[in-house]
Amino acid sequence: MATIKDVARLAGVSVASVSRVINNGPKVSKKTIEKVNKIMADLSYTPNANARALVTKKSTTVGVVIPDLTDPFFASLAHGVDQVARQKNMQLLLSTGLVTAESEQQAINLLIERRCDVMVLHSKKLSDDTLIALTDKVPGLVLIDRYIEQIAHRCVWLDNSEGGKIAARHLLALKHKDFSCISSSYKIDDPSLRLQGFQNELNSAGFNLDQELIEYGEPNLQGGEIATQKLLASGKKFTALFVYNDAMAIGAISTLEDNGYRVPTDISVIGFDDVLLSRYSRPKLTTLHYPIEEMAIQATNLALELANKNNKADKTKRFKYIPRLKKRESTSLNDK
Amino acid sequence: MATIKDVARLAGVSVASVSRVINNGPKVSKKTIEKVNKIMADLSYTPNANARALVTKKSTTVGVVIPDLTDPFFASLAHGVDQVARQKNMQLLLSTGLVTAESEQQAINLLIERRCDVMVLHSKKLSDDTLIALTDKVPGLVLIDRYIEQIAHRCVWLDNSEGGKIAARHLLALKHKDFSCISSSYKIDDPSLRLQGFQNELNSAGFNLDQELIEYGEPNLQGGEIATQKLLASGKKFTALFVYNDAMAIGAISTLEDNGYRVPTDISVIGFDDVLLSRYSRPKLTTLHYPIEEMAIQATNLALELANKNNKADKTKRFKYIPRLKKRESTSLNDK
DNA sequence: TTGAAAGCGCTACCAG
DNA sequence: CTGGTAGCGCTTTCAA
Repeated sequence: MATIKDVARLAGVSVASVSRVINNGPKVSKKTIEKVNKIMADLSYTPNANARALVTKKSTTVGVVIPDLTDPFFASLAHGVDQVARQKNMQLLLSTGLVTAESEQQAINLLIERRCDVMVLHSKKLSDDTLIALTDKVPGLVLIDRYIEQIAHRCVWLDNSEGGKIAARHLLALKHKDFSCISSSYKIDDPSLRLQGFQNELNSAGFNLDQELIEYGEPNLQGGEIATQKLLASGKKFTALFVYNDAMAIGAISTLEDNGYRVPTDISVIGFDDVLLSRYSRPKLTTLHYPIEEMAIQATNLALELANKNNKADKTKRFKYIPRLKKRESTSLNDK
Repeated sequence: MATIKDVARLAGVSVASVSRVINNGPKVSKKTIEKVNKIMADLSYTPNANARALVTKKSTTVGVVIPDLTDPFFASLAHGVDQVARQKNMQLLLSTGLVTAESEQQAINLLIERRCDVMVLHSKKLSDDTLIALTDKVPGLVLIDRYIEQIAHRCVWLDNSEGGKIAARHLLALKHKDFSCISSSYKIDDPSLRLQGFQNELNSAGFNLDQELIEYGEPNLQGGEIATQKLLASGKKFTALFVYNDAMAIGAISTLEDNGYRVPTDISVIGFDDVLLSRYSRPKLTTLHYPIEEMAIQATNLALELANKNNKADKTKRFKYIPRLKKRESTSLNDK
């Protein structure tokens, strides 16, 4: 593969000049530009990004760390990052497979080896302290979907508790009185925050969420089905169901209908996330829109800004997002 | 950030020795290893992958070029590549946003700049010749979801026509006689191949596909809805519907039911791809399983092999995949 | 078993 | 406006 030296030699100029035309450097004669461009085309010369990164100490990649690409939620996140990366002519360096703190750390290390100075991290396992320490090594580090007080200006997160409240308010406005909830059994903060917000709002309105009408399961279709069966098995009456995420909600609806309940006529169901699925389900799912793509775009811009050392970041800025109610067809007025 | 020189100095050895312990090189004394390892840990030294790539001329990344991450089909593809990459301790370098031949070319160029020698390409716009020429520059180039005769040993593709045939056979076995089809309006080969296979099989069985019962649309939910309305508007009778992909099929089912037809009782619907969606829809979608993840894994392994120059690739090997019928709930016996 | 040194391809500085 | 050159961080001979 041709190098800058080859180009210089054939064009009869110095490598310095070639470098200038490659980078649109100042003070180059039109003649040189043309000559060099011609040779570069002839040789189909492509500059070596590694060599470049080595000397400039700038990588033109933005690193992304997420658990799994097949989850539509994370795909949207990656897509958001990708949009701004492409716009800046940078590329996505993707690290996945995060199950444990070790694998999260490993994924991050690979990015550091590449001297990736812009990174968007979705980390649920690494400790606050580890993440805070990482900040020294990676100037453009931004956390998404997580909040850490000491580095709050690097966090782009969603108010899960508020999401629970909004769901409760919606159901209350539809005159529901008998509530149930399906939560996730995963050991992260999100489920408990959502549930907490939901319960608090119900309580403020003078209602109570029966502990026997709270079930937990894997955050997927099947988890929703199983949890719903348990709910039904309790024999207790409920007309409104708040579910941890859309996949579980769709599983829940399916099980409810199999058992003779109509949604929303008999039971209203509300999900969380607003992934693609929710628009394809029947009835179309009422859910809380998690603006993950928008947040990813914000996070990437922030990371880019932070990585740019000239630009002293404003440490007082905050990036909290509030989920938005997406009213579709799976909830309705309780007119019993 | 600490460099190899820092480590060498503090450990009281030469950079060559440090390099040896980093790479588990031969002939290093235990004492040196320990000394160096300690210093590296103290400095939390991380080797610079760019410098490394520069001298070894090997990148430890695998490049992936796909149109869009939010499409679950491509997400699965990327996930497949990611699995083998991670297993080999390599990372995904992702290029997206492919709408035109130019943007596809651009995406590939970025990968070449990074001297990425292993790449999995999903290209629909670039010409055969362009792709064939690329082969010289990128030893580990593999095409997925495309077949080019001259570089057949680098192609991992699906027999779309056979998929159409299988769909037809399934519907015929269920005693259907009145067929219809929704295809994609996108200008790529896949839709016409699927349709062709479908028609051919019907013809062989002595049936005919009424040209007025073939509609085209955007390959998404809405496209399926609109196309179905047109089908219905024709006033012609049909009991079986073969749809280009799952998203369109779900849109079709929704429109059919809104118009008083039950699926599958009145009309059987069969999709294509078997994306996540199809398992979440009601009725669960009968579809043709496109083993894209498995194909992506195969493609990546092949690319890795091809990139490894020692290993002379076997140019006679072929990688054709056949879609598999996934019988679920949206098709049934036509007992009218 | 170790070290010195050349050089990967490029940018950036300094002279001219 | 142009060229010479040092050096980015690392691997890899070649000698010792």
